Amino acid sequence: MARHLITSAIPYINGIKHLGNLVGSQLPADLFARYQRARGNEVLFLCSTDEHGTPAELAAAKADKPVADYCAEMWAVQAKIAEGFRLSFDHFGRSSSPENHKLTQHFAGRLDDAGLIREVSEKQMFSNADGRFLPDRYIEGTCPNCGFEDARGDQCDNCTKQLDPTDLINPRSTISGSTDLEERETKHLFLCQSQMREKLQAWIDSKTDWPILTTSIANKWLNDGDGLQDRGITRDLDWGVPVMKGDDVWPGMEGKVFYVWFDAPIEYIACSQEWVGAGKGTDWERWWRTDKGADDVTYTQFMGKDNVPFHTLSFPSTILGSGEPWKLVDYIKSFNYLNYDGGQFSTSRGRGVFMDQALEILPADYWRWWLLSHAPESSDSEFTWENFQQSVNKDLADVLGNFVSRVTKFCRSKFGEEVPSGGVCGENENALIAELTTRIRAYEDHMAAMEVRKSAQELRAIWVAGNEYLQNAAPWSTFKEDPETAAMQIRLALNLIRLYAVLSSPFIPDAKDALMAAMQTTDESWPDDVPAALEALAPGHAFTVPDVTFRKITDEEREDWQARFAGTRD
RNA sequence: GGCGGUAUAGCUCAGUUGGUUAGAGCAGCGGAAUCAUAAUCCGCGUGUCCGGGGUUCAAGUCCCUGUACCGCCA
Repeated sequence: MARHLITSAIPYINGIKHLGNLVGSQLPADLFARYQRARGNEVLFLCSTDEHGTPAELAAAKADKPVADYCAEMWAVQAKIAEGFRLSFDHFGRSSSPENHKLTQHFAGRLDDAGLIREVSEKQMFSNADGRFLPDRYIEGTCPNCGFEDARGDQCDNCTKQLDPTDLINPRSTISGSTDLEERETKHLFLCQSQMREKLQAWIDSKTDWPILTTSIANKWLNDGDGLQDRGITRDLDWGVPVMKGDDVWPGMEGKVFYVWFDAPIEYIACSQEWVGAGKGTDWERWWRTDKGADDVTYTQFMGKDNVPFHTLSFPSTILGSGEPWKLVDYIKSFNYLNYDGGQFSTSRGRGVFMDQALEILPADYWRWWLLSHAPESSDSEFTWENFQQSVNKDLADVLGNFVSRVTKFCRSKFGEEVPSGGVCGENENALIAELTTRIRAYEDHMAAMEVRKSAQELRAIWVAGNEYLQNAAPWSTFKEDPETAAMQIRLALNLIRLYAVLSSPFIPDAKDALMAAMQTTDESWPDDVPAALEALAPGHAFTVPDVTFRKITDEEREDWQARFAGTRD
């Protein structure tokens, strides 16, 4: 039995994520986790919220709540929505957990011992009114280049010139609006990634089977300009992991916290400790420590392309630099962006469909199927309501749902609500079994390779094969002359329903439950042997005719949603 | 500005290391069937593979260049 450690990029805490975020990491990770479990492999699937940093502080301030309370509330909201989408995390943790604090401080100490941390003194803008240092993008002022009045401290949105906050004319804090800013000296810790460059390059070069998107982004950072740069891993903030060297104070770093991107990936590990702490597991080290049983673990990470540099370079620097036998990632599956109706999904502008809204209008399976079958793997892809309606109606309602309906209802009317007996298989049946065997093996290969779209395509073809078979076998005609043969045909078709439920479960888990319940079986065994799998429901086995498995999306609904989600969210 | 990605049928997308007449699903058209959520099945695709150059016996596939869209710039 293979062992799979699977993590999804951890979503930021300050709000509800949109469908683009979902399809870029959590959803495909869930697909893979569910598939590996269905194959009988041991899986630990982890995700958390990413809670530290300025945006969380600001969101909390806007909500007029202490940041810790705000994060706790938002964690609960995100956890509930994740459940709504049937994301099957073994644990949904929090980067603000005590476990992550301790582990982050531990890694920092190890990196310092290894000579991979250096102190850098730099000047940064301090806002007297806000009583804090301001990150570049929280300072605005007039662009010295084009005169644009709302240029950000890092770049002018008007002329696109890159700026330093000190360049701005009449700089002001975007938090308070105050212009009472001054430059102050502050000390920060930098992770010496540049020292790790060759090691990282060799590691990336060895990953010849990774998506091009992943390796090309990594190589860009490794080789662009002067090569991989050292990176500040501390900030002058209150909300975060206090800078400590292991369990000891770090002289000169009092009152500072680690940068969110330093502690966030470490949460992958800490999450497994939280998992144990929550009583869901007993041993996290056998997943993470190659000296303690994790040497046979396959570790796969899922993320959007914006997260790739941190997972290919920063986090591996932390892991490798620690000098300890931590499990390093084996495969990084990265995704492009999903666009929304001709533009981008945007959290900050509230554009697109957000996870909570999606669940308000349709069950999770609809979204799961469309998003996964259109996952932006090779390039950015596009969500339109017309496409969504057409795909979902055709694939789920017409091809799969109607198959279930026609088979169960026909059986009920001719043989009653139990699997009929009699008849022997012939040419049609053998051809179907041959086709299914070929297709199921292809489906397995695509799923194992995390080829999401191709998997969906193959699964759909498997559903279509059932309709083709029915059309060829035509039990409604056979029944008139030869009820025995019709019984055999319909027995096979009823077994196809169970087979489809099992095969489809990674994509549409609720439908799987509904179909298994209708077939009155709990046999979810994978069809390693297709002929045997098609005899799982024996003659005499009782079943019920399920309610409509997937209702269709009407034109009125589509138009309604199109209008409702055309603007931006408050 | 720098860097990266993308550009293939009306739509959403496949096209492996360059190799015969460029494919799938949807939509559209025609037919069959009537068990079913008017659901299914079969048949039908000449599309300057973004433009222009080049390498090659051979390029959607490699190189150069132009254009458009998108993203990133910690």
